[in-house]
Amino acid sequence: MSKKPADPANGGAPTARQVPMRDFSRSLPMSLLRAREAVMRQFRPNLREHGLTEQQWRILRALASIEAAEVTELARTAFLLGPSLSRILRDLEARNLIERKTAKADQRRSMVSISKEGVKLMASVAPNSEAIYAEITRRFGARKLAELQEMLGELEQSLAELGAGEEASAEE
Amino acid sequence: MSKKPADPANGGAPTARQVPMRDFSRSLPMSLLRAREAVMRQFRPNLREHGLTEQQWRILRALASIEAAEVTELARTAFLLGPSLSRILRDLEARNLIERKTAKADQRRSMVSISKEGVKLMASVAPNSEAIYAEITRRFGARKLAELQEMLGELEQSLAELGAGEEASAEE
DNA sequence: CGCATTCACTTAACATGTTAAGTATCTCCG
DNA sequence: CGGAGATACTTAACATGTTAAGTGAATGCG
Repeated sequence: MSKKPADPANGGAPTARQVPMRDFSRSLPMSLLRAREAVMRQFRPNLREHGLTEQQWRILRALASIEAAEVTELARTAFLLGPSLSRILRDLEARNLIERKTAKADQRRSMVSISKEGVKLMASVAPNSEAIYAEITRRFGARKLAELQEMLGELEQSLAELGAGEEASAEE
Repeated sequence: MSKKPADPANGGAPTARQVPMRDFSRSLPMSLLRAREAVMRQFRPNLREHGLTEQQWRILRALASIEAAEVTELARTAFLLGPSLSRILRDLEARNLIERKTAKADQRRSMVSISKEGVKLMASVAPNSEAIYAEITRRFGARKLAELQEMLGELEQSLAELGAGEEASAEE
């Protein structure tokens, strides 16, 4: 019952375990984070060569497929929070990659659309991006990839109903 | 061949598809991002109540299980980039949650370890965190969860060999 | 109509992600 | 021994994540 568990008699690899928890590296959040990083690592160089970040690219892709959208809708589609989107749209507009105009019926809303320049830029990025995606699919296997996406969707569903946390305790 | 594709004769639901790409919302990066967000949404409130961010919590957990580590090793374990870790360690040290001392053999390295206060804080966060994880496991299914983690690991493996991008073009 | 609410964003403030530089050490070879 | 190169971090700079507050415009109701 010594107070210093760092006793060398313990062995080579030190293992403290001062608080009981499941193995850190095998937690679901970490698995998801590492997997996503492994995937994005493949795409970032290509985007970077065209002066785009991952999020900017998400916005352009979203816009290219829906023609025009309100900011809130775009946030949902590109899976970005309002404040992030607000900043990015400001920058993309300054670079003339998107266009914005307030809706006539409701002055609060603004309709965002991709510009011709934006389309041109996308066209120069998309082929390489598609090629990378194809390579990933080839390596991992198309079948398995589909299965994985299916499971990820189910996971999302399982937790969607659980709401935004709080299970029976905190009420601020 | 009109120059304005926003022709109303197009129909109600606008679908531009100005650049050919696979469906945005079904891309692997998006699936992984959404799944991870769904999971983290469950944990954040609990961490927040204790004044911890997700990354700070990762560091404490990593330290609690390995007793002491160099910064680089810790970065690998907690899956954080050096600069992020550097900042966070500075803050955690100021809050007396961790301790740091330069290694005697190599002045460049510094050994980081969790403090008693850090252990105490972890002990107050861990139970709730474990309960949330258990609930997630229950909802999604322990079997499926294991399968998912297995696939995520395989995906990571598949791409690890692919290195950090570059396939036959850019060489800066 | 008048005004409290709600809505759709935008700003602000702080923390991290990401890449490039900077600093102090340490290694190693000549 | 001495200086070039490698190491282990740390800083810097810019972009996004995250929560809270602010702003202007619609809505609803008495």
